[in-house]
Amino acid sequence: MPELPEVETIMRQLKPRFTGKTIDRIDVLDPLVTAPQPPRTLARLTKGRNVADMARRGKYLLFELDSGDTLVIHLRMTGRLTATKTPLKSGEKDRLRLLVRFRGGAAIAFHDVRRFGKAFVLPGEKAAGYWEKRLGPEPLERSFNRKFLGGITAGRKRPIKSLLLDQKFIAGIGNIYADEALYAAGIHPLRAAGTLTGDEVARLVESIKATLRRAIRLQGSSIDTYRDTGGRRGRFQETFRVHRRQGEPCPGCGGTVEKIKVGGRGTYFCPACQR
DNA sequence: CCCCAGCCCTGGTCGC
DNA sequence: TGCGACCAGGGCTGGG
Repeated sequence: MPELPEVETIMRQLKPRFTGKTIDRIDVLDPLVTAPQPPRTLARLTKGRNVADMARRGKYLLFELDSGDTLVIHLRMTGRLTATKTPLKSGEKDRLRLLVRFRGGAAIAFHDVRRFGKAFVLPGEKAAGYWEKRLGPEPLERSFNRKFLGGITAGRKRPIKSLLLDQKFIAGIGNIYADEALYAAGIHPLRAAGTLTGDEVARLVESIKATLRRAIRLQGSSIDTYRDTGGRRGRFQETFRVHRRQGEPCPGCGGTVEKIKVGGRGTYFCPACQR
């Protein structure tokens, strides 16, 4: 499940390799990947454009084009990007949804088993409004601090974990990192957001930043399908404290890690350490 | 405005 | 061996 650390890892791998390259053409093998935008729109707005820069916003990967438009890719649950130098072999065409071909022969292949992933072109004049409507601040930037988190938790009754997962409040945190950050902060995932004390808010800010930074350093988490652009696994899953460890001992107190549902998502926590 | 249930997708697992 | 039920969950919509 590519969340912020996984998308960041992919972006850092692609950026030096593809910045400055020119898109020859994009092949859309599954029209669902561009929906509701028709494949021809994506093809037309990217053909012959130069990649001026690459970036990440939340879980979105951005190719900033010399036209001022942005090619946006979201991997959702099972999407994978593979950087290739040569045309794909037949076996690699399984579940290939999109192929970005660059002048000179390099390409980026977008594979996706579940077909949730998306690719679309965001016109330059619409970009600011698009992100503003959907995404809160980047959790690794200075603007994400105790004052900000205190502001968005105040008065809210929804569980703190649901709030962390809501991209409109904070961009990029998914199920894995919400569980791990709440554990590190010693906060129960079902706590009503508005009941967090000032200390807890401060701890949670630091836990989120530390967890994400460590995950980026370990190149993300590979539980199931996630791989980087070279097909390699991340290593953060080897350091999970609670996520996907129900029934196992808590590394802090030796009690048993439990699993519940919060906002429809599987949630792992230690009932003794998280209050 | 706030919050949650349900939907989209497919492969893997489980019970019968 | 086959088959249906169910689960995984990011982002979005609809409704209370």
